[in-house]
Amino acid sequence: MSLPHAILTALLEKPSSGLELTRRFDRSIGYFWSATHQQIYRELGKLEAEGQIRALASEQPARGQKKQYEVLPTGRAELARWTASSQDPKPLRDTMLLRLRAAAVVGTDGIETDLRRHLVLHQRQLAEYEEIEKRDFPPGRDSPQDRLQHLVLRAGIDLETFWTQWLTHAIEEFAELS
Amino acid sequence: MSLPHAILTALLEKPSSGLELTRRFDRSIGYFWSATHQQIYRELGKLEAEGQIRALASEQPARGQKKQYEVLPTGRAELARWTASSQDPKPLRDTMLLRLRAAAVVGTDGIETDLRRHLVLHQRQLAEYEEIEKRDFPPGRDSPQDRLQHLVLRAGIDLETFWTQWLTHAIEEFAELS
DNA sequence: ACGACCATGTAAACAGTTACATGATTTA
DNA sequence: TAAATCATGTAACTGTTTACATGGTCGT
Repeated sequence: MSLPHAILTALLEKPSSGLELTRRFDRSIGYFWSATHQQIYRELGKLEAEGQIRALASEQPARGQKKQYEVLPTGRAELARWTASSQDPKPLRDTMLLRLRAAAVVGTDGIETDLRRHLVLHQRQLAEYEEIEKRDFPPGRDSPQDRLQHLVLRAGIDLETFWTQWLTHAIEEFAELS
Repeated sequence: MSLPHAILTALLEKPSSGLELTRRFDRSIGYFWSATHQQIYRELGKLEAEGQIRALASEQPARGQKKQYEVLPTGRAELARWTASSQDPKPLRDTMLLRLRAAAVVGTDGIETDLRRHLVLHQRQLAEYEEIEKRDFPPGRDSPQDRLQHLVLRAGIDLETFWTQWLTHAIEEFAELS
């Protein structure tokens, strides 16, 4: 039940059409809650039917026409309720860790290549986050909004840092094993 | 497509019945790939139909009777293939980060309580992992199997360490904001 | 023999992914 | 005017979660 709330947040930050939302999910929001355009259109339809958002006037809803959506008071209230509600952390689900555990039983052939590939991907993501930090959070600016958003970005940076370190360590272990 | 492989791994480590598997998923495997008993029974049925596992003889398959499953050569081969195959890391999906981003727009009321609650849960999980490390990986033992499994446990420990640190930092920020 | 729990399962709802369809606008 | 791509959508499939059902075993 998080996709509608991700969309409400994005629309409150800035009213958008379906495609604009899709683009923004590819960039910022998607860094911790990804969604495809199909999911987004479906959810926009539901949210509109429920009266949480509405299409801005002046646009005819023909196919291939942009529709801009904005959040209604009901939607904002629902988002506030959800944000403040108590929710349990989801247990971790990670395929690479599962594969390593499997490798302990069926052998490590072939997995080292993918560890190296993942390392490169995580290093790339880390570099991207650090670029964003330099660009959007220069020292000095610290409105409450800035600090909250910076906190979220820090989580992304620290997570990618963890993965690069762990993968580096894992690859070293493999070098010693063989 | 990871649940069947998680089950194959668990069954290779030790042939088990559905309920035993469920218990083991609650403990070790579930730390990075959780599953409910419904998922497990359904998947066991599929894997048996595909000839990747079989019920050990000497058990009549009546309702309420334990059925022990073991992995067949086909299943082991499939697991080895999957383990070695190239797979992209799944993008992060984290509700707490999403909620913080929403809080930047609709206000932070109520979320701090849940940050503190999550901190306690992550500290508890971290303590559990460190207990397991002390018990199962004393210094000295280092067969290839041990090293791989220890590597996986290290990932769990480092991830929980990250969360406790990040949450602590987040709570400090909130203290300064208000 | 009754209640608690063990063990296996079914059904339905919900969420996410992949593949495809269709009209509108831009550009060569 | 044809091709590319923009923008919105549908359909089918896969995977996950939640709620419920059913028979067996064990302790009192």
